[in-house]
Amino acid sequence: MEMKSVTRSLRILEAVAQHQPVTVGELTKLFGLPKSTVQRTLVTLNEAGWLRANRKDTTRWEIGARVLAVRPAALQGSSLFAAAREPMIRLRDTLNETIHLSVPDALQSMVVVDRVDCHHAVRTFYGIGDTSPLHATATGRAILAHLPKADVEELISHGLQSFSESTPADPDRLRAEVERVRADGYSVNLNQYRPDVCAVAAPILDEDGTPLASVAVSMPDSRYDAARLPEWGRLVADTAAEIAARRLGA
Amino acid sequence: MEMKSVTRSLRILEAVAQHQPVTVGELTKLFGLPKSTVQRTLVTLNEAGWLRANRKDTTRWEIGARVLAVRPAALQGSSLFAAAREPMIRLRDTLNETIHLSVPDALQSMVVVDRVDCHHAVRTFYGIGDTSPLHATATGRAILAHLPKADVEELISHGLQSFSESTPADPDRLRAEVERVRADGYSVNLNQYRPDVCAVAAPILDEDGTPLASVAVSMPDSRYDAARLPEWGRLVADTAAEIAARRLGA
DNA sequence: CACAACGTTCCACAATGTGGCACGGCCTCA
DNA sequence: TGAGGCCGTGCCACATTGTGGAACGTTGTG
Repeated sequence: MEMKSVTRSLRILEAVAQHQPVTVGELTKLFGLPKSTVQRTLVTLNEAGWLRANRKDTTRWEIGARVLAVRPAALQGSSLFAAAREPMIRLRDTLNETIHLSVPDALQSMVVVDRVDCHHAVRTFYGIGDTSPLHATATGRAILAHLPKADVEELISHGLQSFSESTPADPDRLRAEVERVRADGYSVNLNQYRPDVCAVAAPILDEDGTPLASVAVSMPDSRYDAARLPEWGRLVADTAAEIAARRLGA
Repeated sequence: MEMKSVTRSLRILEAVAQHQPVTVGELTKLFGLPKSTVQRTLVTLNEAGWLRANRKDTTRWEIGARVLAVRPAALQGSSLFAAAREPMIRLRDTLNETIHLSVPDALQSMVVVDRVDCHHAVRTFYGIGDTSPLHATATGRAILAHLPKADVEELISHGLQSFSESTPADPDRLRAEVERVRADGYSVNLNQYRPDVCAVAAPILDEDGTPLASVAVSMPDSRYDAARLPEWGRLVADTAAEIAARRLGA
């Protein structure tokens, strides 16, 4: 609980990202802070290169490109990122469903880092940077299955939030789920987090077996076909394995 | 010149990004700051979700995935990003040279936001988040050619740094270059920024003609063939136009 | 076993960020 | 045209907040 000004500045930065391009006034309303405080913060963030004035309306602020140089280690040098791209597109072409690449952020959440859209008129939607809970999604459990058991227990001890009737909020059910994923090589989510959304995912492992990220194919409930699950699971797992291999080869 | 603690915290955040995973001690040496100051800053950034402890060595800090939710407007919802991907890969397959997608950051610099690598053993290398000057690169001049002339003059008034013998550091030469780019629809850079690196670029325009980003094919000097420039220029320009069209269609 | 290096904690001091207020420009509506 | 409202910006006395030297606990090394 320290560095109030820094914490507040980062909150403001995040708010700008969500509402860009945004004015000082809009932000003061959003935070209930004095105008001068918000103004001073924006000027400081601008001088640091993290913010810039909108070209067309200079009273509006938006995120500067500087932030792109600040990325999680897993994406640094973009070896994972670059390695994943083509296999993801091929998987999308094979299944014609949206493919997501996600990385774990501590044990808190999975974060979407890349996306290849399907061509259907009805699509699932997650944006880059969006987060989801580890226990309630296919993408999260693909990671959990390859973490030390102590980590899974730690996650359980923090409490398992329920998002729908099918969320595995019960510790034993989650443990069984995770075992099954490790055995099968892929994870499945049927309406456990967002209603009407199903997904199949597989982990991308480091050379020493540490899970770095996961690939997932996600689709509306209406297009999910249980009979084809083994085939889809294999395809997703193969894609994840190919990405892992390419990453090491690079 | 205000909010010293905020400015410093952001500098530290950037340093973590560059050196991750990094310890408190390494950062104190890097900045010459007291240990306690660095320590306090890291804890604050961690609590804000921007940093996290490395899983394998908890005394080392790395960038958290939270930053991915903070992106420049041009990439928001990743319409540009998603639209660019497949045309870039096709261009790479056609030319077998590395393709970059870059966006302008104010009039300061171009920032690489995406990359598709070629298959040659010898490649040009720019990482995501890397920056380059607007006047000295193909990717920058593709943007300049579609900005109001006042902006070009403003850039000139800030001074044109020279990076090699062929850098267009002379205002009149740059103005002529920019005119030529507008007429041709593509820009060229022959060793003007980095030695031995050549590039051909074209702008991706908004519906009202504002340049949002540029696509560039870059290659080692040794593989550049002047005779094929018109053909390559046309291919790059076509790719840029296709990306612009896809972006609007999405 | 002792020393060195490191991450972490504490606390008195004052530098730093705060926010109420006032100014000036812009737009709207009478 | 002019008054009123709204917005972004600049100022400054106050005290909250961040600072950094020093001391502590732990780890690993010669």
